[in-house]
Amino acid sequence: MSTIRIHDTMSGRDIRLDHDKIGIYLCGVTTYDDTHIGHARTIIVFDVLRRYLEEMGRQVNLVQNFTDIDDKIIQRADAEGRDALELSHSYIERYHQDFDRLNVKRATSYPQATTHMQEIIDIISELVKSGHAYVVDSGVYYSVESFYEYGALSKKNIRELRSGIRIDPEQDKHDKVDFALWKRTDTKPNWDSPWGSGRPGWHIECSAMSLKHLGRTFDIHGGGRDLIFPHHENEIAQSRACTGLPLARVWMHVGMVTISGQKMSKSLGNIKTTRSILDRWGPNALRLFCLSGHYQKPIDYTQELLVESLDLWRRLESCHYILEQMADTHDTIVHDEFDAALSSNFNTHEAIKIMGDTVREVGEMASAGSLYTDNANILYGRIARMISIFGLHISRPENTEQIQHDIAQREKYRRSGKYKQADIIRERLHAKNIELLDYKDGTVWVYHEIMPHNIRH
RNA sequence: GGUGAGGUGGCAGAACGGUUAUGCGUGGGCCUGCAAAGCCUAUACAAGAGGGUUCGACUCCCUUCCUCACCUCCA
Repeated sequence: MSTIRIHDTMSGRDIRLDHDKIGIYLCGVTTYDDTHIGHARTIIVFDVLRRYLEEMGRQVNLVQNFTDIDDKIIQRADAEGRDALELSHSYIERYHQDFDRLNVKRATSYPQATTHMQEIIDIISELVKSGHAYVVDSGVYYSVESFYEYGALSKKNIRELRSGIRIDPEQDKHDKVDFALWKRTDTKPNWDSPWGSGRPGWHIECSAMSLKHLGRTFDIHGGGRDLIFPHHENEIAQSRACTGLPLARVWMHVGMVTISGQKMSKSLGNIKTTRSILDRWGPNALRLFCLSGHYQKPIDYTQELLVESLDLWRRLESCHYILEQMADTHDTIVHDEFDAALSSNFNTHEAIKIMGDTVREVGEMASAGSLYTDNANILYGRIARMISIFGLHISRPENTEQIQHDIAQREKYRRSGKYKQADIIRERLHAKNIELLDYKDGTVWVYHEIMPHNIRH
């Protein structure tokens, strides 16, 4: 029960992870723009995985990087007349605003390329020394040919890669499949190095930072599917050439978020930012949306799926408040089926279904009047734990005593047939996002999350 | 062209060698002072096509068609 199996892209098998301490390196974002729902999905998947592992008593070291120096950042900064590092750090700021709103737990650490220059230079030196990298005028390159396992992750072979490559005129690298470790440049931002001033290539920061923060081999290396090649393939080449050890026990890749079946991209203009979705649908519906499909498969972004996710969230809120008011203990309780779903290659789709079954069970009992303290205690404990693992957040009203008082007042009016007055109270509460559920033997109140644009659907 | 994933009922989308997925939608009903919310019930040739293995396949094997992703910007 406490073992979890995760599908490993490298071996194509599900691998058991039963260490007490779990090290995870998650490839985060390049900070040259706001994040979109695709980033959000990957990060939410790992946030829930982390919460689940911690719930099982594992100690999780989640390291998520920010690529804060990159050609795209520089281009963007030039276009806006801003300093590149100022720009990238302002987007890190915005990243945290968005993901705090999304109730994503802060990672254990968020290393950045620009604060790991020494480590990056050290690892490049190591690669040059061992003959896996070479120095030319334009910088330092990794010799793909020198690494016999190149292509193992993405199932590619070097010859085919070579034949597919476009001509890049200004490259003086030996082999067109080679990739940059250090790009020599005199324009800022740049850093000093044994090979002249310049900037690191995209992949090397992750090798340097994962080595520093997680050691030579760690449990899970993750990111979006689109990082398999070249990013993760190159990381493996760099790290293995240095340490001689496997980089990660499990390579875990999250499927893309598509729009009308196609990947989001700037050129198609179909980007949905995390922020805009958050503004419209709130954090909880967005989280449920991102968890609604199996993490390995694509999810198609549609209005309907968001509506479904929001509906489920509304039912969960009601369920939670019904149980909370019926139960007299509020401890969390394990629901075995739920854990079995998550342990089996992190099947959040199945886990949500099981949560939905529990919500229905509560509705059934509430309708039938068969919900008593003892079963409410158990169901409350289960729901509360599921909500917590999914990282959902139940909103709270300001003054519950006032609500109780209003309900009692309304009850008096109802008993004496003064329905108009009773309805006024109900309306007044409704305006404060409080919904009243009338059951045979009493009224339960539910506080609903206020949507930024306050749409129920 | 190469590699990988997949093609399931009106739509979305799982598991599984033999038993109702589930959700949304749609029809009817119950509860209620009325609502809301919820519940009940009904509804779907379900498996891209063609072979094969098997007592039995959506699930395994082969063939074929189609979709998507990646092939140095990518979460």
